[in-house]
Amino acid sequence: MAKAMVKRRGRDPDVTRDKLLQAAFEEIYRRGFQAASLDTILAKAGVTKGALYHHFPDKASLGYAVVDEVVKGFLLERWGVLEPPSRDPVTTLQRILRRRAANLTAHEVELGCPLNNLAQEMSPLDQRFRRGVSATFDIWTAAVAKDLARGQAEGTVRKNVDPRKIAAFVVASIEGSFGLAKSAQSAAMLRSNLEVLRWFLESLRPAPKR
Amino acid sequence: MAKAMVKRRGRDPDVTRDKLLQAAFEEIYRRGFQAASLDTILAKAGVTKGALYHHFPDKASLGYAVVDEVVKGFLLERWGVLEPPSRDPVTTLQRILRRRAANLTAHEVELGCPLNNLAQEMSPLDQRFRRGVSATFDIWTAAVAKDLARGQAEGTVRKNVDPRKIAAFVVASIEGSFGLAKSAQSAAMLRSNLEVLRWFLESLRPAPKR
DNA sequence: TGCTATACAGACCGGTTGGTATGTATGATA
DNA sequence: TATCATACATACCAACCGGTCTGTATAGCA
Repeated sequence: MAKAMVKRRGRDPDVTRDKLLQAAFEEIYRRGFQAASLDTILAKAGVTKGALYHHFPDKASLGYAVVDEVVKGFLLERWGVLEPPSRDPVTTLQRILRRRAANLTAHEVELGCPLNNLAQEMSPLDQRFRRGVSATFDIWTAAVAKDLARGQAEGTVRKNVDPRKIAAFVVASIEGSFGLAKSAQSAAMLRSNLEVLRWFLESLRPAPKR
Repeated sequence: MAKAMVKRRGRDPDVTRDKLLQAAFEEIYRRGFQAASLDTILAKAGVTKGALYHHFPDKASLGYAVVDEVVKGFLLERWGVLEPPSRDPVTTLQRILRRRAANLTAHEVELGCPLNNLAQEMSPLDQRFRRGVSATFDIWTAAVAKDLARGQAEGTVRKNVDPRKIAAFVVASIEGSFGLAKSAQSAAMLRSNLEVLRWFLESLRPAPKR
């Protein structure tokens, strides 16, 4: 309550921290973590090295915070993990894929998925990075698997498939689609791949009774 | 012919070049291109900077050569792009996937697909890198698409699908599966994803006549 | 109104980077 | 055998890297 009234100018540590996280996210998103320059991040954030090393012990910790506090939310929000599902899971997933395909920006076709970028770059190099990234993927996958399992219980998803395996494959296909499209710099390819994935999802519906 | 008889020791430029390419490949595979240190590559190759800059004008050119002369062949050979297909394409693809799943090494689960690594890291940063990587993906995708089209002509693949779209999705799914497994450090997840992909391929067979 | 912890600013540092310049041993050719 | 391009080896460099250190303005508290 006392916090909301405060009107310090350029002296709020939370604001400074957020500016650092946001600037670091953008720089890491484009160049990767290792190639991300602290000086560039500081310039973009409009603060100095003193501020950075006041809030974070080192560069790696800044990266971990970017994963946990920026990329994670970014991803889960974009893929509808946070919103409660309606209807049957197949239709819900298809709708999310369609919405994402329709809302693609040139920026994200060029740069791909920030979580996947970090996964590929840092997984073999830094255990803590890997764990943070992997945990986020797990949340996403588990949410999809849970939906599919619910669909099986409600009779909207065929029962001879493993929800967790299907969910992992769906997430992998999405990330792979973004990755290939990023390499080809082609939004059309990305849309096409997501369309095939929607078609695959269709095959998860129960076989029509005969 | 004259070449085969030569027995210079440590003075064959082709051998030196190959050692540089191989050492660069390993270092780039693990650390990424940007973080790959020339000094480390030189130490691993057992040559000095003079040799490197005699064969390549700069670090980037070494990277391009690694893509064209090492990674490309590595990938196409591993995924059966070079060998002529037998039987129907669905069975052929399933067999390749099964073989790859059976022959996974801890090394490649840890480090993922070298081509995909470079794609994700370098695509937004270097056009020439992107083109080289993308061209290799295209060769792979085109080969799969051609097989599927042939299957359609021979009646082993259902005709209401676009071979190129399916092929792109298959490649994307494979790369995504490797990427997720790399993040999770889980060969089991990779095998599971490839298994789901094999199941997806099954749905490409023509519907049984009624 | 002093006092102290917080929240920075900015100069500075050793190490590493990709790249260059120079020197030299080798092998083919004339 | 003399010549000369090739194929390196090695010393060296400026730029940049992440990180540290010291100084200082501010804000809450006694």
